[in-house]
Amino acid sequence: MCTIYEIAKRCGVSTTTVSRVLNNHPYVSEEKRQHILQVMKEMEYTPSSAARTLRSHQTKTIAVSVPAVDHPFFAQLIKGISKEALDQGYKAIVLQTFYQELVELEGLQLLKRKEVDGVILGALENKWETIEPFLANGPIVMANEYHQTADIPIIGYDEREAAYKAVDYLIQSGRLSIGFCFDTESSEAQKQRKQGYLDALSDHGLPLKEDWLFGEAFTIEDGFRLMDLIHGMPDAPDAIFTGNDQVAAGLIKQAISYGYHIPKDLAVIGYDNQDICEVTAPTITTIDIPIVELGQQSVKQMIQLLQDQKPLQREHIQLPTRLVTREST
Amino acid sequence: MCTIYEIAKRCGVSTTTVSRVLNNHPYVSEEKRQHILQVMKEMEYTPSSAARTLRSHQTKTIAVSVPAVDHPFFAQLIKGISKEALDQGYKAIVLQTFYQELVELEGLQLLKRKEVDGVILGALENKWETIEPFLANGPIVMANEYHQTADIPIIGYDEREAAYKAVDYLIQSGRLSIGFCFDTESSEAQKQRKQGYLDALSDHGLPLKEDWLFGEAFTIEDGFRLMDLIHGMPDAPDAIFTGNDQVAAGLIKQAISYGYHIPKDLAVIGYDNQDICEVTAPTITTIDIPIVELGQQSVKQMIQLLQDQKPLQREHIQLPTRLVTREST
DNA sequence: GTAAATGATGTTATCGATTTCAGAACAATA
DNA sequence: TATTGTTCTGAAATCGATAACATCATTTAC
Repeated sequence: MCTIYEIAKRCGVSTTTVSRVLNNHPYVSEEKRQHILQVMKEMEYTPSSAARTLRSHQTKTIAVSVPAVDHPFFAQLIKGISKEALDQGYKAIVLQTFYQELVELEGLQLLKRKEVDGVILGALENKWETIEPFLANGPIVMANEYHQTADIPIIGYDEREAAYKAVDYLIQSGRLSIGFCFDTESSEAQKQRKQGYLDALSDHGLPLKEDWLFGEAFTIEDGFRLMDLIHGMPDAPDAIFTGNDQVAAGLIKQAISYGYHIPKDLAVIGYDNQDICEVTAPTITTIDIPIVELGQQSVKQMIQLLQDQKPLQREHIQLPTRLVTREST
Repeated sequence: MCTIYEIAKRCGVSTTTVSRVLNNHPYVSEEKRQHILQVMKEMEYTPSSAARTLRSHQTKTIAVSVPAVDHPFFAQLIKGISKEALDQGYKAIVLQTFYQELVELEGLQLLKRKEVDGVILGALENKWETIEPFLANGPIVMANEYHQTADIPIIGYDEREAAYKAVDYLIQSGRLSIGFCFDTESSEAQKQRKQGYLDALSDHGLPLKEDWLFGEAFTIEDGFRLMDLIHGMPDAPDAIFTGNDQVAAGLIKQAISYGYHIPKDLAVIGYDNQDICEVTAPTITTIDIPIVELGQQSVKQMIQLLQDQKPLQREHIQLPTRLVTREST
């Protein structure tokens, strides 16, 4: 409620001296320091962050942009980011793009307005070329997304290898017709993942069938919808590698309602290793991703950039993934 | 990147005039207004929010405090809050308390430091008496929690009635021994919910059994744990009303692994109506809560307070809940 | 014993906007 | 013509902190 002036007046010193105490600068007599500290406590003085920001040009705030906060993957990502940020004395502002390019762009205005020190992109709605100019206003870090040339830290995992592992496993267990679900064509990460799928197929001499590629798969509902589609196909696949566990769960549920036996009639692999994998019947084989750690790493990178511990440059960090086999395969 | 001074200089006017244009004040000649607007666009001028905040004492930012962002309930709450806030030109800062009193208190410092205009509490870790003094620094709104006397807007739903509905339904379908899961004793909302459970029992002349009250139930894992417990009981209940869908899902999964038939051997009702209810086998009967709307309402209340459209006073808004019956009962 | 170094403190400008107040120009009214 | 009112504009103070610089007292060094 009160300002640095009041503390100064009450202590009979200048604001400079109070500021020095506040920032642990030397050259303040121990006697005065103690007195000032005492008065600050009595008055419940808390420095105004707006004033500090105006002088120092830093907000100690990081923005996180994600398509939807209630998608389990992004919820966990935010958990990691917000925890690590807080631990390091930063705050996290959450931006939901709802998968819309314009909203993402709008969020980046925060950088321009100097309301945040940096932005972590948990997804990429716009083309990187559209985002890039914002680098003039502050650092950007990409988490869970990928781009070939962007000169920023990119924290993710080897999508290609993860997908390869999953599809290879399906093939090893005797599946010959394998479908693939993804969310959007435009995402680089998804392209990598698809490449893993394709590589696994071709390494085993299996042909690609365009009909077995299913897009726009994000949620449980999408899983229902896709299963309806698959059920109606004359040459349905006998295994599906999905883009996330929600889709896998929906797929499985709907398949069972159609009388399928999982995994006999249809093997399903998820992605993310969410809690949901363990409560469905059958439980879901999936790829484990260290999501929380992904979020934390992103913040660490961001803070290093903010504190000039290293220059903004291309860097590609890949966290390890793991195939977790359960009953759906 | 550039300041109001540069715009002023380039246009040959004072900063006052530029500021007037910025804030749509009258008494600026159309000619100058257009010119200034033009130059602002050319220079990609964006006003510094720190400077504005310092002068105006408002941050256009709201803090949301929740125990964990990756719990589906809170993820959805944040979705609603963050969406509504953005729509109204506010930003949302996310604070995770991890169920710790101190972290919650730490978060409230944001109010003191004037980093946020107000705080929405999605849960309550501390006693209200501990929180109350912070009202001197800005408005607080409670969402999804309850307190008898707090003089602030409280947005929730009738926990007692919701629980009553669920338990009554179990009794109507012939269950006589009904267990109850809750998260923490300390929560007022949970107390109300428990009251609904008790009322339903006593209205039907059923006795309360202390053994059938299970605490610390938040997650799927907790569901597993509780089922282990129940399985070992000599007089196990034949129905359970859980505090959320995650616990219900865990409970059901574990019960089935023990060979139970659901709902014949054990009926289960969840709470929240999350997506997970539809992918388990059996699907889960639950209480539907308009969570996203809850978040939006909280923001609306908060903004009314911030814009002095009404005074900070006790107000209790209850959104409607609904029993959704599925296969687990 | 004087010069140089160092500790402690205050004065003042500054960050980038908003706002109060004063004043100029011009039109409308008495 | 004198007076009042309206529109437009800018100078300067302000929000609350920080930092460069100046000042003075006290040590230390030679």
